[in-house]
Amino acid sequence: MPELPEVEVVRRGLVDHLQGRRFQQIDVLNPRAVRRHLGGPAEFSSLLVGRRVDVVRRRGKYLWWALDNGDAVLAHLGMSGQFRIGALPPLVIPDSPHLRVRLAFDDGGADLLFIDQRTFGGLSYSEGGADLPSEIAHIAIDPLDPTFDLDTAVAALRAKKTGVKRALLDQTVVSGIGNIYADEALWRARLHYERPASSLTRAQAREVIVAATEVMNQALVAGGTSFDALYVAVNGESGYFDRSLNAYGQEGEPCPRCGTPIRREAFMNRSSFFCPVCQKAPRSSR
DNA sequence: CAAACTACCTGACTGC
DNA sequence: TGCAGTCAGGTAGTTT
Repeated sequence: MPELPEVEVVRRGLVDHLQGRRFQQIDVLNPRAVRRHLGGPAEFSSLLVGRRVDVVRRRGKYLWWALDNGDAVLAHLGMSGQFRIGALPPLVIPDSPHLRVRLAFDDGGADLLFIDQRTFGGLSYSEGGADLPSEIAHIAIDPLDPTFDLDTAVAALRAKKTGVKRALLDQTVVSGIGNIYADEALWRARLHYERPASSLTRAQAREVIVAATEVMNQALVAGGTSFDALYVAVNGESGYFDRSLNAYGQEGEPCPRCGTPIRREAFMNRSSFFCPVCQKAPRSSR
């Protein structure tokens, strides 16, 4: 599932393949892919034709393409969204059954394809959004942003009246963290997912955010985490960070620190993986 | 106002 | 073999 490192891998691919190019034709094959654009698919397409992409930016799991008129295209991969570079003619690759949007350019080069099996992702047009789309103004600065401030994030985390994992997944506290890196950060910081965020010492809150930052940086170096074909870079390649996971997806495997089998518990309609010895549950949850 | 809950989606997999 | 049920899970919108 694309979290911050995976989205950053995609962003870098788009920097190479999208920046400086001008749209000639946009085909929305499934209107759900642009459902967040209130004007509808036809308007979305017409707004893009003739526009040039100046720069590809990211905050948390959101991407946006700053256009030459000060507007932007805002994109989210959801759970299964992919941007792929189409084959150059005369090569022909079979269309994915999940192809949602095809973007063609005036330079005759390869198309950009938005492919999304579960259709939770999508594109929209953001007026005046080149610097930061107003639609994502509520999303916190992510730990890979040069302006990220650790003390601000620590204060925001400790101010939440909920469990530490819920708070880590809250994109208005720290952005970019999803279920995989939340579990990995909690394992590294030896914290149980139900530990109240407000009960963390400043040092503990700092430790778990630093752990999240480190694990996401390491995943980025590895090209991201891929369990299946649902997450791939723009060239179709998979990342290999899944080999480095200590907790997530490791139910029954020995904790790399103490050897106790990793446990899985239901949490927020998904799963939490943790070491029951290294990450003791708080009294309140027992 | 903040926290919690739910809808949105498809395909792989499990159990009967 | 088939079919119902489960799971994966990020975000916006709704409810508490």
